[in-house]
Amino acid sequence: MMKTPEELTELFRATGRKVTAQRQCIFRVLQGDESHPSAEAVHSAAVREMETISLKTVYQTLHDLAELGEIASLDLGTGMIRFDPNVDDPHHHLVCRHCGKVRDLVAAFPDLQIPRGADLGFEVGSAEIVFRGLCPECQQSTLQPSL
Amino acid sequence: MMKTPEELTELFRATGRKVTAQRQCIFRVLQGDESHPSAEAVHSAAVREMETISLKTVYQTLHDLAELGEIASLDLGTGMIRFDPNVDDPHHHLVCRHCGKVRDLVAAFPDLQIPRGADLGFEVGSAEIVFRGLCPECQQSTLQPSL
DNA sequence: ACCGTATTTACAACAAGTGTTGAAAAACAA
DNA sequence: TTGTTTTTCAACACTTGTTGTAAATACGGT
Repeated sequence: MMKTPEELTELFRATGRKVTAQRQCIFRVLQGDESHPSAEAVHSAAVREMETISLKTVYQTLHDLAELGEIASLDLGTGMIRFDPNVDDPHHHLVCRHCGKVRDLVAAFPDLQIPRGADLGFEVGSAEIVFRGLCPECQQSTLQPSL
Repeated sequence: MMKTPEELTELFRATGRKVTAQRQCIFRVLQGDESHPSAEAVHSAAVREMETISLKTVYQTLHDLAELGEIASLDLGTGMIRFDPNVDDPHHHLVCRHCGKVRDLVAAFPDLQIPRGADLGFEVGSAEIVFRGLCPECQQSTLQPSL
């Protein structure tokens, strides 16, 4: 899981960043969010506690957090960048091709070595696996042939 | 590889689509392109043969081709959708995190089974692996610390 | 060649995200 | 505390990739 708002506050101060009410609000919103929210979604949640916070501020803070390695920013092909507070244990993602829902898949795939010579000279740093399919809810709703 | 322009022409007619000079131009441009071009890149290449072709037409035709399964559209986190004429043999992708270059990695990863019970109820249809790293050229250019 | 319909085109709208700027707030020093 | 400096906030305009609209044009079956 992610650091607490208090720990993040300290981390921001320790790295020379200012701690503002807006940022702390974002810390709280992110805390325990498993839904891989978009910047827009984080903003909506933040507005509920702090009506005047701007979307730009949310973007800035999310970028700061990503830079510090406290959250991951993911482009999973759903049209917007999603943010994942879970950076502690390595995992991959399940993406619903119908509603765009994202879930963590905490499993290691040790056999992900690129066959010798097939890397075309790339210096490969990371591998992300995206499993696409239908989430339980969308399996329901796509049962009806009337869709 | 991809179907020839002639085969695509037939396929378009067979599926009730009209065959226009613009579309055939796009067919030719796509033919043998391994660079995973963006719509913009396809347009640029098409303009070289046909100055007046519009970007919108390129998008439309690429969508048609994707709908027919003749090309794949990929969102690999490079900021734009990339199109891949290679749909015949299953493969994954190497993405340069510096210049955005994309290369096919034709290799099967048979051990990509999700551990029993870890699928969270998803009905998983496909898995895409994106390997991120530096392409040979960008390894060169990032050697200089002056960058 | 004709005509109905799909297609192309220019143009504008759109969405996600970024640069700019005056105003406000934090940090720092005394 | 007060004043001073520096950073950040938030409204706005802008950029980029992509899509919608509507008029003009081209396809292709007759």
